[in-house]
Amino acid sequence: MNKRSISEELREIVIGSLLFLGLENVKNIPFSLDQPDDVSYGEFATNVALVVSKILKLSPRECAEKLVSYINNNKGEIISNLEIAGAGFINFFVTDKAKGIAIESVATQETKLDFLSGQTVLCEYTDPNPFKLFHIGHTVSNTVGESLSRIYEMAGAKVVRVCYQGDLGMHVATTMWGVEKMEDEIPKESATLREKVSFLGKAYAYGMKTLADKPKIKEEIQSINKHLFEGKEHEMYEKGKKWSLDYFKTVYEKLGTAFDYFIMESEVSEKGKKIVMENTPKVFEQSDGAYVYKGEKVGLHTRVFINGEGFPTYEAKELGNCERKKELVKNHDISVVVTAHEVDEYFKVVISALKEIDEDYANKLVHISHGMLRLPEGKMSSRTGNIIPAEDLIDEVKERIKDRLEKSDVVDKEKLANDIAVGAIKFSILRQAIGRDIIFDIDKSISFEGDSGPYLQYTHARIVQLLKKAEEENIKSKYINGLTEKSLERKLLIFRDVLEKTYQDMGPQHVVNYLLSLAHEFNSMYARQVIVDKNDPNSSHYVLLAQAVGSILKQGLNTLGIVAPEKM
RNA sequence: GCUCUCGUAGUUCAAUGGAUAGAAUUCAAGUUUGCGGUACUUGCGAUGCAGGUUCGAUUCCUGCCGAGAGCACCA
Repeated sequence: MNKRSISEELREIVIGSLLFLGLENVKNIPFSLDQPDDVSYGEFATNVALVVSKILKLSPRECAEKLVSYINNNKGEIISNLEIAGAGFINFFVTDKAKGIAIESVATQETKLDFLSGQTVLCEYTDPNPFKLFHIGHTVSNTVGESLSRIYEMAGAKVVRVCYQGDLGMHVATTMWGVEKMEDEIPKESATLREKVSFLGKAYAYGMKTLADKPKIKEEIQSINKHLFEGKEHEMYEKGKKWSLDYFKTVYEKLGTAFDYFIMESEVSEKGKKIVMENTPKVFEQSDGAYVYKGEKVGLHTRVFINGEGFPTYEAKELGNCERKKELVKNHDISVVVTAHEVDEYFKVVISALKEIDEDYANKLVHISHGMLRLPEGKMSSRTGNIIPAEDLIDEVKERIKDRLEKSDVVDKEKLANDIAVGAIKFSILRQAIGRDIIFDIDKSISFEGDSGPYLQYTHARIVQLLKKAEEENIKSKYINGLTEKSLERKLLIFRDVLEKTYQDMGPQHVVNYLLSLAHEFNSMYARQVIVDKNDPNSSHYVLLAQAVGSILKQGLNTLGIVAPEKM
């Protein structure tokens, strides 16, 4: 069985034609070979004639004619017909034989890439802060990071998932200050995790609000910070930290993420400070009692790494974090960090400083930032208390789909409801390009009409049930030449191409769009064509198509971190 | 003020420099004597403005207008 995709084989044929015309360095000629939107343009098309026309000093159409006359003699068993169209595009029509082989392959085998085989990728994401709520912004980071992790895995890498949690710093001290003031509201041990965690959130909000009104309490907070930073005993701190971390575990489980390592800020703080001290004055310099990095020398801005009180800031801790990662996962090849894009500028400074300290590791770093999740009214801010906890959102969505599951005979309805709710939320995050802000309208994101996670899940479940029925009726899947489900079949040929593009762009939205178009095509066929029919000899063909679509939906959803239920 | 990101149907989003700019939603009109109607079919509707590069620009460059984020001891 040939593992290459049809587009790869066509690409080779095109390169052959370029060599035939006497061109050099053909591997570096940037021509495209992809599937046109319009069915009448064939299964694949290339702009190669437009690209080389200047080199050959001929018009694009003349080039196309020369190339086509060569390719016509080298069609192999893959090309049935060729056309020159438009400005000089060459359209390829693929033989039934090649289509049959490709579709049977995608229906029965997993599609894997080998760009990164043998490599290890460390991926850090989610990064919620103990003592603060796990809100929908963390859900974005988690969704993006989990999807990127799976894309790296799909590309052949071994992925190590890491979560960095900020258990030290002014936000923690502010919370502890609030806790002290709200002493009589501290939940009992018998309270639920959510009650405990939301108390911490309230304490933080109270601390922030008071700080805004009476700036002089900052000294009190700083003293708490110092106390904690020095590792001194603090009962509520230990208690609260455990509450938070236990609570986070329940959220990760709902979201479908299993981290390999957790890194605490408290364990990288000293490391970071030490790195900064050791590299002063080589990399950092002292200024107003603080240790800073002068980013201006590389077109950035100055940032404080150790503040006047002697505490490492986010920037220094990040250096310690890198050090910790090197210890945890020896010799990893790529180190991915997923954050919100509001830290983009700081991160550039951190990377620039790291370059001067450990250039080798700095070059392995890939910073991918996602947009902020905004409510239609405006920015979501934990400081005003106007935040949506991730769990509230999941519960809200679950609540609204429960009615639909009433009639379902699925055994574990709770898990199914969770998978659908989380799928709906993840879908609404991954459908757009990573990096742009997400306008999160609750009503729209949980609507199951039209393009949505549940739509894809539903189509998958329906296919699984269809295939079950086909098996009961003993209908074997098989490609039959000459049947017309052209627009669906051609889409089945490009799954590998879509995955390649997804990896190259680190763009899960390509998978989303592809799965949607595939599901639309399938549902369209489903509406007009009986799939499983033991009296129809062509049924084998439709069952094969269903099998292929089902297989791709499952793999594609997996790449997005969305569960594909077999029954809904 | 400086830096970065971004302006696409009424709305929310797509589109390695390529062919007639795709979806969804809203609105209007339809589809079931059939394996799951969370479905399917049809229609209305968009590249902020002005230049430039190119055979070809939503995409690249310049200017303007508009939005968001960041700009020294918070993360």
